[in-house]
Amino acid sequence: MSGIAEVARRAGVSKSTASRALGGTGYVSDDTRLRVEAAAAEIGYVPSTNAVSLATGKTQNIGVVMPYLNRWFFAEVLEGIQEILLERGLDLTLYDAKPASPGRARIFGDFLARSRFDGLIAVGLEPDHHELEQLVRIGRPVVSVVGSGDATSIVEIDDDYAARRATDHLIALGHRRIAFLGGQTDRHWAQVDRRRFGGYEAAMQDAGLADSVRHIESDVTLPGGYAAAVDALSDTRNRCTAVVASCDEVAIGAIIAARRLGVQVPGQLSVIGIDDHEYAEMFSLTTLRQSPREQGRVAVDMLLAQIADPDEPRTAVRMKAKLIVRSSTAAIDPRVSATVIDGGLDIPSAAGA
Amino acid sequence: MSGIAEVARRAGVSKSTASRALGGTGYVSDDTRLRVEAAAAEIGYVPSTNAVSLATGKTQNIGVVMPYLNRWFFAEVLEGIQEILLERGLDLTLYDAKPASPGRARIFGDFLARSRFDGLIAVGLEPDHHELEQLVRIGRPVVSVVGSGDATSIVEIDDDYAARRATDHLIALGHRRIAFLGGQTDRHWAQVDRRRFGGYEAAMQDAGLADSVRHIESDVTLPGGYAAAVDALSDTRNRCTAVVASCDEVAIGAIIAARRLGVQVPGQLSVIGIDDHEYAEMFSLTTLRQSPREQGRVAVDMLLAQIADPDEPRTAVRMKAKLIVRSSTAAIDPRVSATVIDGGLDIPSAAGA
DNA sequence: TTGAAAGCGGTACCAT
DNA sequence: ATGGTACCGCTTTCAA
Repeated sequence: MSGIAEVARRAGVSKSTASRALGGTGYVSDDTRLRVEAAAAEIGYVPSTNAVSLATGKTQNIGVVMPYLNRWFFAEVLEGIQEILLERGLDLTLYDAKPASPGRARIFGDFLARSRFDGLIAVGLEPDHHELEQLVRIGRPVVSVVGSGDATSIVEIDDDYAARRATDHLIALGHRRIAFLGGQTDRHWAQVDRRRFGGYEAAMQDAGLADSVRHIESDVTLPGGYAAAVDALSDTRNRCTAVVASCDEVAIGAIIAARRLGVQVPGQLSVIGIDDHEYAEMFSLTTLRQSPREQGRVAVDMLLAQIADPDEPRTAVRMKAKLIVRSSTAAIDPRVSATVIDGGLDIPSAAGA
Repeated sequence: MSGIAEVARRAGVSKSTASRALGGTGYVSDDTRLRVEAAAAEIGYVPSTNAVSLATGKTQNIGVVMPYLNRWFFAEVLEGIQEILLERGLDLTLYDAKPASPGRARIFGDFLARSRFDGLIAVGLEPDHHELEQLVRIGRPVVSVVGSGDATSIVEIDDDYAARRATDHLIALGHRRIAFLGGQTDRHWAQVDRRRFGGYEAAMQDAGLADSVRHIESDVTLPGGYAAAVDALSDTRNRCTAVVASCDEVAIGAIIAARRLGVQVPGQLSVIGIDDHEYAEMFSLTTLRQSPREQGRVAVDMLLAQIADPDEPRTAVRMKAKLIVRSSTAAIDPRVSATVIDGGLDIPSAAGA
């Protein structure tokens, strides 16, 4: 219709010259270039991506696979990815691969195989052996955002560090009975949550609190955290004084539960999360901040680098979450009025007063 | 590499025959078909989508444009769309067109123009004149999920009805001082919220409560609803007894605010939303249920029908939200113990007892 | 600096 | 029922 041939005809040149003029490759006299550009503008020429892809082998499109679209972390990563891709003029094809769904099998079997993209970003996918194999087999660069991270490049936060830091914060505030809230041991326990639980456990051990380690299971969602917390907090006798939540959604659920039950936060219960969710501020949630959006952006950069140079070695970017102290956590001993800042504990002179 | 030519060679037939055998079009002897299929399986043949698209003019891909990815409604719609597309073997290219962002202009200008899809679904896009024009110009079928709905096919709920129903519910419970919470008059006021406000206003008028009409402005988000409600509820003297929120996120924000301020819900304040958000249950929120997921699915069906037959007339599907009564709403007069069911008000015999 | 022609990997029409 | 061939729209040698 309004192909490059038409542009060439109008500019009075050959297809090849038009292609060069438009693509910026090869020699074209300034004069010709101008004429071609004018002609292109005139008819509103837009190259057919399919034809370009077919001819060049590049799709100008990248694929994104993730198991959830509606959770904060994933939506944020997706927006980060989209943002950069938009700048670069690249398309984004989305695959929603819910764990254990029939659709997931099709995605790995058919959709990824036809590989309509130059590279793939897998977000929190946690693929099993078979899936990972299929992922690798497509022969395109893959970057994972959160993952097991051996077979592909990866960007994520240091979960162990984040959970340790969170736990240490509570310990420094004098808490001993600290529970970890989130994840299910029996059913599918996401690796992220397991790693975070591991960090919590390690911190407890290091503080000589191995005996106090306690895992309160819950869905890793806001209502999940709420339900589990309602349960756990109802047991007044055996209640913990602080909770490390596997993520902010769970933490917020716990705070809402505490409020409902009349348990003061942070007076009677300290709650700390990991994320710095968009709701964190409104709940005054102390948390370890990560930026999924940033992770998405970084993932794109890494992917594009690998696409540009397939020999580029695989990389792993592991960011450190930063402690953001708000007021969902407080010292357990009311006599100690402690102000905690990132990196340590500050006991103002009030302690002596 | 492992193209159809290779398959043909191995099966000892011509490219055309191989194409027919694989594509299911035209005559092929069962015998040959089997041989071709075997050959294809042997080398793991996957047709190049680009080549197919170029040859057929069909991309097997549909585009989705939406302004937010991280809000409940949008994420749900997206999942609904994805679900059906997956079944049909179609790809989904996502465009995140935030209002008034530089990216948005590029999407409309460049991305949509190159039109790498057979059809487009625009979710809550509310395009301006210029954008709408660009949308139409691409010459592909477009279906809107929520929209102004004149230029394209559309699927949405009847916002006017939903808001009226919500307001009527409160009126039936004896409330008079009912405020509408959500949306900003001065800044960009989304058409959805405006329509809902209109429904509220109409219901108030019909009940002779025109003088009580009150719009509490807020961001249409959970923290937005929270902030606005904290403000509004602090004015103890001039407080309303019930709130119609423009959506569940706002409603939930209001409930959280009320709890924080010690205002009993529903004792001192009734709150009703529109959505039936995934958090609605945990907040016992009375609301008008809509299913964005379903809307996404329907949109795909409509779009595919239009792609199959471009002469298909434009359609508008307008669903009715259904009242789900939980316990965030109650009769204002404690003497009237009313049970409200969808479609009317039921006053159990308790009234006479 | 420009043009002709050969693909890229399929589909589909027209003979056979 | 099968094969030959033109063509989808663009890029890219290779010659001129």
